[in-house]
Amino acid sequence: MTLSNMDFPTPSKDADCRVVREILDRIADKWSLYIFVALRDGPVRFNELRRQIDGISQRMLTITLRQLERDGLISRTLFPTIPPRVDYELTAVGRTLLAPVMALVIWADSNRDVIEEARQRYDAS
Amino acid sequence: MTLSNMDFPTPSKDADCRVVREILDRIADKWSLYIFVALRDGPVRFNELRRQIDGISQRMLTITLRQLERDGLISRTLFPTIPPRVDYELTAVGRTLLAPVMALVIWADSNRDVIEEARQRYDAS
DNA sequence: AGTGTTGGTCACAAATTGATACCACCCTAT
DNA sequence: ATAGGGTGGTATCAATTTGTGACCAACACT
Repeated sequence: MTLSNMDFPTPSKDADCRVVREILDRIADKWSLYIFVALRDGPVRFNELRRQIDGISQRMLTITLRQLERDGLISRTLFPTIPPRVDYELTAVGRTLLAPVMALVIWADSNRDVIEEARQRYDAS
Repeated sequence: MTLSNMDFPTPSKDADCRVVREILDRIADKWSLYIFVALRDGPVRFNELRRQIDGISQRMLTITLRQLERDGLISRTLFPTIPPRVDYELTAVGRTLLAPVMALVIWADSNRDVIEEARQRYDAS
């Protein structure tokens, strides 16, 4: 009970907490992070995203992009050419999320050796 | 091709890239983030974690804690009392990850209204 | 005429996660 | 004495999520 009211910053209401959870679950899902990284330098088309994000299926790319669009973090622009062209781009709000996301990516990159060693130690014992 | 070599910071080798992906996948999975937040003020026992992290199953808590322990981000201390007591705590490395993680949490908290509105706009159209 | 590109959707299979039961051990209240 | 609860798990099976491959229309290139 001592910490249950302090789990998250200013959880004045349960509803707020639930929304924060929903947002974090979206950011921290399997693919959103990589979409953010791929979009950090400007608009990218659908199939270019698919090529950049290794292992993502067309299905999950579509679904994840739709969810991020719904949250107002990325925008979708359809150019009705033949063949069609669809650009995805970070919105102003989305760009403010880029700093924390890149901080995570940079942390992961800086600590890969440390973590690799920890894994080998754990697996050896 | 222009960006494929710059997807992540200093991706000097494919192997490095793969490790960074593995680390990010661990951090950004469904529960790790919340375990980090719960452990930010010091050691917490297993069942206290379970109570703090709403919705997590005992199974996923065990599995996620093991993975984080394997990566050297948290430590597990067993006190052989009756009933047994197991403390989980962030390691020194784990604590360095706390800053980027909390930046994400704070971002999510600060932007919940903006995102809620974006969702309503999207769902209405 | 065949092959490839675009950005999707759909149905089904595979992988991941959740729910429930169970375990040994003790403490407390009845 | 016995029923119920807490400790930190594991095992099994169901439910949910994700991946796989096929298919689409409209064109360009060969």
